[in-house]
Amino acid sequence: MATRYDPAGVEERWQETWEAEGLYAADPDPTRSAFTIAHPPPNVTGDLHLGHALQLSLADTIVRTKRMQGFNVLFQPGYDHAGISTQNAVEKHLALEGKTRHDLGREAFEERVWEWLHEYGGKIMVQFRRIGASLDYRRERFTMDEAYVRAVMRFFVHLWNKGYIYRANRIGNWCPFHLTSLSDLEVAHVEVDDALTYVRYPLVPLPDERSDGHITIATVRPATILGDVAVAVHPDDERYRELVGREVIVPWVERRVPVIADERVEMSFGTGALKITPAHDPTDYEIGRDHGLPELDVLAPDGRMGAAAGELAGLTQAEADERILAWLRDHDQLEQRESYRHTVALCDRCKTRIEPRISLQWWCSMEELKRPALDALRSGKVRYHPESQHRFAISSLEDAPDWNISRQIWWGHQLPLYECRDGHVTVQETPPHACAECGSAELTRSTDVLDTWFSSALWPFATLGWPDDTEDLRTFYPGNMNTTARDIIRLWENRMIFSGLELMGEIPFGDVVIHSTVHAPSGGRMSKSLGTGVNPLSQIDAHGADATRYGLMKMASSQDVRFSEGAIEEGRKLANKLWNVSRLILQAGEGAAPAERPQALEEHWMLARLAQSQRAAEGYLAEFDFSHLVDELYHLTFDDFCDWYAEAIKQRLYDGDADARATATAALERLLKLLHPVMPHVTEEIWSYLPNRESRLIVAPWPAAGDASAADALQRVQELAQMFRRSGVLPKLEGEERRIFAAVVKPDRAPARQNGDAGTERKRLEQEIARAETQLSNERFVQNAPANVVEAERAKLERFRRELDAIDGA
RNA sequence: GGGCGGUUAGCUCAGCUGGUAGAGCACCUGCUUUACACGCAGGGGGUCGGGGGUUCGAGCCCCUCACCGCCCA
Repeated sequence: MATRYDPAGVEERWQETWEAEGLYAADPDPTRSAFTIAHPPPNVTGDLHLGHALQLSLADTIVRTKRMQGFNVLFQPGYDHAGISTQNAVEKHLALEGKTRHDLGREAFEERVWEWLHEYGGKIMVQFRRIGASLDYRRERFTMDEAYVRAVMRFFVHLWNKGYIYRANRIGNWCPFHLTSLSDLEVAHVEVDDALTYVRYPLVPLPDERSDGHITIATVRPATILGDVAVAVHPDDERYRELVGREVIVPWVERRVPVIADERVEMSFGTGALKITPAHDPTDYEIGRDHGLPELDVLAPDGRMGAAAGELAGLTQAEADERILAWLRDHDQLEQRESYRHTVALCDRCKTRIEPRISLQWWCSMEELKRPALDALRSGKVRYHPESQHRFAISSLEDAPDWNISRQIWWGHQLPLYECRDGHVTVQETPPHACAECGSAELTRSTDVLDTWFSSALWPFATLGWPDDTEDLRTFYPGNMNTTARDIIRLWENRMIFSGLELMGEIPFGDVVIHSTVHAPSGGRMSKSLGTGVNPLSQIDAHGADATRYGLMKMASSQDVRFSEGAIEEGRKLANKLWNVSRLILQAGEGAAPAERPQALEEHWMLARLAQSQRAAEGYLAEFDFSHLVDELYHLTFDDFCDWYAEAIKQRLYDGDADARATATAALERLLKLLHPVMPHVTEEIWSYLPNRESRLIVAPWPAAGDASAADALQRVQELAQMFRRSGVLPKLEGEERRIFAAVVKPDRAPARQNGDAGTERKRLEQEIARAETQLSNERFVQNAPANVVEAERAKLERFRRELDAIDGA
């Protein structure tokens, strides 16, 4: 064993060994309880990022603990086809050849995607292995697998037959590049510098009025003026109250539209008067629907001006803006322009500006679906952690709008929906030969594909063979826990819950762990394009997978945390410390077989501390409190195991004390077991050096907690050691305490006084005594404070007096 | 505009139902002590964002102000 622990090589060797020996594998086994985590499937084209690394670390820590505790553990891996993201990657690739997907046509394009995936996809599972995630890689699933596609089709048909799926024209996110509707998650918001244009809309004069009145509105999108169907003001706005009910003339198109009152208008924005363009703005759309206004779409799907824009048709919006601004100047209706900073929505993949656009889409009604899921959440059958996220999950589901499940892209699950010439719709899993209504054989399949989340909602059971009734399904469903980031709650977690209840009649998991978001060291969001991302693989290369896991868990505490390489370095030091104390025990102990035969005080104490720490660790795991878990293990190792226990027994190991040697090996075994779920590689490596190792640590039985009653047995020695180190005053100790003190503190070796001295220590103690006396002489404190607090204060006073006596007596 | 979270040592963060402010890193001092300098021991450093209140006692509870972040609109 080298004097330094070097994770390079060691970690990969164990990763390969564990997998090759089938220790990650899960198979149905009626004799053991199952424990299942269906890990969130990453994007098939993606690379490992810090969020994945964090999720894997948390889940794998739970999984490894459960495996040692004897559960039949399934940690399910796989990939998501990630519709638009994958399509975009391939389209970019095509663009290098000067082609678009339309040049290829749908079938050839899909072929191309598959080819591309064979070449570039699936890299991330290699990276998952690299962090030591003990997923059953044999069971890798893909949401585009034939079997999985069948599950998706079954789900759609099921919802259709229950009457939950319908078609409607509504406003939503639209990507003019990909020509599809998008979910909110596929949209990114960025701040941009724009211009706010103030435009006069002439009032249509009343019969007895001169014609010089107008209303000025402010807009960032002059081109959409063509789609205006009203001007709205707030009902409480004194400035415009008398104009409500009048009409104005929309510039350029010279259309007469009403002035309406609506509370959704912000009085403080611009002039307080808002032009209403229902086809191109979500708020306007709502207002328009409530006021029965027409929806005039003046844009084409590609974001250029559409047919309804007349002579401007075919122009870009920027070109149309210029034309309209010129017109407004000519007609003296351009009041002013000012710079304006605001957030706009971009397609997350291609960075094209999102258009709010009315389109005909397929929707899934949430009314019935969400009801059992809400019951499961409210009753705590499914519980989100931390508690605040549980409340958020409930309210998200309560407010969940109907789900837009259709996308106008080519890569994904094509809707099993067939239309005949007469417009009858036939829905079935496999292509029908004839229209179910009129028998026509001329059927056209919907060109839409399903929202990617529609298929991922089935992940916890479609990966186990559903809709078939499989042994896997009976064994591993329902699962136990799921872990993900906050923003995925509505898109994925809640959908898995209602889908599981709907199709399986049972929740997919009982616990959902929402982990913190790790921000860039600078405080902002991690982003590849901003260059603020931290690559977990380079952390693994620099510090090891164990250290990276440790560090990430240390950061997995509060809601949001800045990335700190120091936390990972701390993990690296812990690995090295563990390695070296193991060297001591193995070398000085000369390979003694482990057996708990505690004779000396420090041995009873150490075993009790291990038991106490184990209980604490089990508690933290049960609460999914990973940062306190790793903190506990760190201090157990450094402070108790190394600084006290190892120092105290060292000489007895050298002296060949058989009981000390056997007990030390046994204590080390316990420590390795507690640390293994967090730092699997270094612990397995050390384990392999222990005598008579016929089995692996990864499947070693988790120890029974044991008796923790002697966990405070060294308290007195530790206190006096601290006093000695500060004051140089040798405490009067007898027997075992004296021996331990001598072994750990080595008073004869170290210079008696390093910094502290008796004088300053006496002064400190006198101050403490004075403080405690003042506190205890305060009658209101003694009367009002709980008895145990007062008692503790008295005990402290006594201790300070004892220590002062010790110094004075020296 | 709505919701959530935050503001504690130079940095990154802990602080349970209110009971003398902690860790790791960084810094300073001393140690080649036969497991480890990725180490050991010690030390300096905080009016716990500002102000007010409740209490014998407030980092923790209440009110208020300021600033920061995230999600949604």
